[in-house]
Amino acid sequence: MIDKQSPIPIYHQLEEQIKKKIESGEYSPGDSIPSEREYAEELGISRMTVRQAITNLVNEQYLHRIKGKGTFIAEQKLEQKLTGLTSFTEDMLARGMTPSNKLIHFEIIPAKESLAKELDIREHSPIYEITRVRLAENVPMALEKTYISANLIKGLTEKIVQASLYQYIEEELDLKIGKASQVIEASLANKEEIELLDIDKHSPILLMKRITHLEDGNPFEIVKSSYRADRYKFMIDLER
Amino acid sequence: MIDKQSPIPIYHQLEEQIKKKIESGEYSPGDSIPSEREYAEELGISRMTVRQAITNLVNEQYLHRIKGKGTFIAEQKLEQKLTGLTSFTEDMLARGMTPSNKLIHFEIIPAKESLAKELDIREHSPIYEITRVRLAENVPMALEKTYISANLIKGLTEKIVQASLYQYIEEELDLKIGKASQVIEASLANKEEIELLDIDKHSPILLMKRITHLEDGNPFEIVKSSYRADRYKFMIDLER
DNA sequence: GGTAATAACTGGTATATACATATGTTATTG
DNA sequence: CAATAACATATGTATATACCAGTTATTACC
Repeated sequence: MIDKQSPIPIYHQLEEQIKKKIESGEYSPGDSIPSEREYAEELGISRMTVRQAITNLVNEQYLHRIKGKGTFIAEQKLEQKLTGLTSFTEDMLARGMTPSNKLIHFEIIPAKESLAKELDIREHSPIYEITRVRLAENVPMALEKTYISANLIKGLTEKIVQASLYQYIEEELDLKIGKASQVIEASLANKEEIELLDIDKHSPILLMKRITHLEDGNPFEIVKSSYRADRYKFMIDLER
Repeated sequence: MIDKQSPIPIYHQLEEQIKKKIESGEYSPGDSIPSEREYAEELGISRMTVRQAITNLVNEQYLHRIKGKGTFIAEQKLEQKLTGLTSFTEDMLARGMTPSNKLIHFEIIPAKESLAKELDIREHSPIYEITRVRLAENVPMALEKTYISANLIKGLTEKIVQASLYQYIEEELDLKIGKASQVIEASLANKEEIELLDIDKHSPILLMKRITHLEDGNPFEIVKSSYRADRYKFMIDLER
C-alpha cells in the first residue's frame, strides 16, 4: 500500500489512500478510521508520519479527531461549496431542475473600454461575446452574456461553449481557474430582457455580474446575467 | 517569552506571539520571520515544536513558507472575509460610508407559523420584532426587519439593538454566533418601502433574508432587508 | 449488583535526530 | 571573467521515543 522508495512523501500517499476510501464510500461519515498507532504498525511507518497525513485531512475537513476516542470521517463536506464557484448548469442541477440553453449570439468583437479595463486587456483587443438564454424545465430563467478574452482563451467554438467551458479551459488549455467576484443588484427589465425572457414591462430583474480569474490572478471572463426575479433567488452561506 | 510550565501548549504560545507581531505591525506582509532553527534555539524548544506553531499559522494564512528561503508574512488576509458575516454597520464602513439608524418599531410579538418554523420554536412563542431604517450618509439605504427568539436571547433592549447586538450576544450572554444562510432576490417596492425609503412607485428593490445560527446550530435571528436597488449592490467573492 | 480503582486504549504535546531538497553565497576552476 | 563546484542555510520528510490527557472497558472490592 505504501511505497517507501517513492519520491512521493509517505504522508501524502497515506492521505490519498484515506481520501479514496472516503470518496469510494468504503468509509462513511461518522465511521472511525484505524487509530494512528494501528496505521503506523500496519504500514511500518512512524506514528508521527501518520499524524502528518491525518492532520492534513483534518484541515481539509475530511476527518475530525476526538481526543481519547479516535478519528472519524467528517459529515457534509458539501456546505462549504455553496459559496463556491458554480456554473448555471451546476446551480440548476443542485436545485433539482433540468437546465438547457438557447444560444442567441456567438461572435468575436473588439473590447470596449469598460470591458477591456475589467479584463485587464488593451482596448479593441478581440473578445468573444456569447449571448445565451438559460432555461430551467424549458422555462426562460436568465439572459446571460459572457465576455472572454480571445487572446487568453484560444480556439473557443460554439460547441465548446454549449458543452462545458470551464472543463475546456482546465483540461484542454491546462489553465487553472481561480477566484471570482460577483456583484448582485436589482433593476427593471429592459427591452431585450422583456423579449427574450418572456416577461412583462416593469418586471423586476436580478442582475449578476461575475468576473472570473485564473489561478494566477488574470481575469479571463465576465458574465452578466439577468435573472427573472419571479423564478430565481440567490442563496449564499456565510461563515462565522 | 515562552513558559514551559504553563498548561497552554508551547506551540500555541508561540503562535499567539507571532500573530501579535503581525497584527501590531511589527512584522509586515512580505517580511521574513526568524528561521525555525533560530526560534528553536532562541526559545530553548525543539524545532518540531516551532514547526507545529508555524504550520498552524500557515494553514490560517498568516504565513507562507518557501523551501530553501524562509517563512514570510502573508499578504491580504482580508479578501476571504468578504464572504463572511457582516452587519450593516460593518458593511457600510467597509464601503467608506457613514452608517446610521432610525428605529421604527421595537416590540415583543408572538411568532407566526412561518417565522416560528424558521427559528425552530413553537408557534406563538415570544419574539422580538425590530424594524429599522438603515441609512448611509443620512440617505435611506434599506428597511430592515429583525426577528429574534426572545427565549433564546434574553434581556434585549432598544439601547442594545442600537449599539451592537452581536457584541451583546457574544460577550454578555456568552453565546457564540455560527453560520448564516442568505437568500437574495429582486422585487418591486411595496407601500411601506416606498414611504420609508423615500422612493418612487415601481422602484426595484433588492430583498435579502438572512437566518443566523448560533455555533450549536440553533437559529436565533431572521433579518429581512429591503435595499434600494439604486443605492446598493451585493458584492461576493467566490473561491475556486 | 453496584462501584471504585485500574488497565488499555485514544489522540495531544514535545523532544532529539537524521537526511532530503531548494536556495543563495562564496570559493574555485577553466 | 564566467561557469561551476562547494558550502551554508532554509524548509521538507521521516523516525523513535516519551509522557500527558481524555475515554472506555475490565477488574476487584464491598
